[in-house]
Amino acid sequence: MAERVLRADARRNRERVLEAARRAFAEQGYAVPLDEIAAAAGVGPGTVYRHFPTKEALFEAVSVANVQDLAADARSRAEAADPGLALDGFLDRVAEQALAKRDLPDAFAGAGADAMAAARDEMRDALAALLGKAQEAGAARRDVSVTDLIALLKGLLYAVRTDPDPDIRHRLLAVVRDGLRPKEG
Amino acid sequence: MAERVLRADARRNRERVLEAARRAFAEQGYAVPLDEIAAAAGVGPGTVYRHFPTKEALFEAVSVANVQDLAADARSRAEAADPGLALDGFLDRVAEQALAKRDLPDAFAGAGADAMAAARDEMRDALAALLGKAQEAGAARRDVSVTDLIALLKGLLYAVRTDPDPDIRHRLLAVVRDGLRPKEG
DNA sequence: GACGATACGGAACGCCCGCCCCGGTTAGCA
DNA sequence: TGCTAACCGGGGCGGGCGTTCCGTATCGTC
Repeated sequence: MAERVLRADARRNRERVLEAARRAFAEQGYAVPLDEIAAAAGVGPGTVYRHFPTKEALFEAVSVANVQDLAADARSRAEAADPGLALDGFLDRVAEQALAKRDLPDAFAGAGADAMAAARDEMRDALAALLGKAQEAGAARRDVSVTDLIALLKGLLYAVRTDPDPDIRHRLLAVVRDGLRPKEG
Repeated sequence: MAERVLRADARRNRERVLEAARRAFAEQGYAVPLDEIAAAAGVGPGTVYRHFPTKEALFEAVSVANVQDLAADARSRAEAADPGLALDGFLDRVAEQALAKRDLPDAFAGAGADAMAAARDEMRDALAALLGKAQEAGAARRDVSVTDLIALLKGLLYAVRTDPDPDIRHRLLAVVRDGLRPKEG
């Protein structure tokens, strides 16, 4: 891993491509043609391929960034005073993102390469902390695991994405939130 | 709408194509090549196009059938003695189907033609009955609508589909089920 | 300011897949 | 059993998209 130094224009273009891809994937999902991403970045398709060996690699780079963002958010919320509220807030944030990011569910599903696996682990850890504290505080039932929570998030993302009405979103969140509460007794 | 009478072999082939499409879409989603469906049906691609003007039309025919099946199930459960259990049972059934039917979420999402709209309405009515009875019986919170329930089902389908572990499925169901219960108070 | 290395752009290639067409076959009827 | 209309099969066309290639432009250095 020699980490060759990029020329200034190369680095700039790489950034533009990433930004354009982020936007394009978020709006249209993986189906967006690569040429369109290139055009949006003000760049030829060839340039995209210089920086990312394949379309999937580009998508993965974007996905990793998205998941990392979410993980960072979860991490910071885990510090909050009220773990129950923190968990709720995180759910809210996830649902909100779903509107803008058609690709997020796919990002979670990505079986792919090392970087993605690392991001997934990062996410798992952050969620484990968040969920664990909520459970200790009696704000979340103990029979759900981090894996369950991730599955729940994926479903939430998908549901919100296909039904963008904010009222529905709030009600879905309410159901999930209450479903995560411990049963009394 | 003259409803021309089909020759015996034509009717048989139509049925084969539908069955093959049902299976293929269920296993691989909409992305499955049409030639593959034709091959599975023991038929040439041309024959598929004689019966369905386009690939999307074929998919829609399959989706309508799926939604109708589900609606029929919901309708019959609405008659049950315990509305709460009936609703739970239906959720369970939906989650179970998700494993075998990758295309179901898309089916719900289908904005398309008349037949689909009709099937959707059928589904709405059936769910309205099921949910309404559960609410009257105090087994479901009153602040969720049929639309919310459908969104929930879509999410559930997606989540279960991408994480086929039966244990996770049961836990997700538990969360959703408990989330649908009325809050005590 | 000139030179080599690096990066760029976009035309072109090949593949996949939805869809059409036509020569051959089969069903239904008298 | 023979005739006609309906139907079948699969080869082939066309467009879209991922990917590659190479002549040209730009960067960074001496």
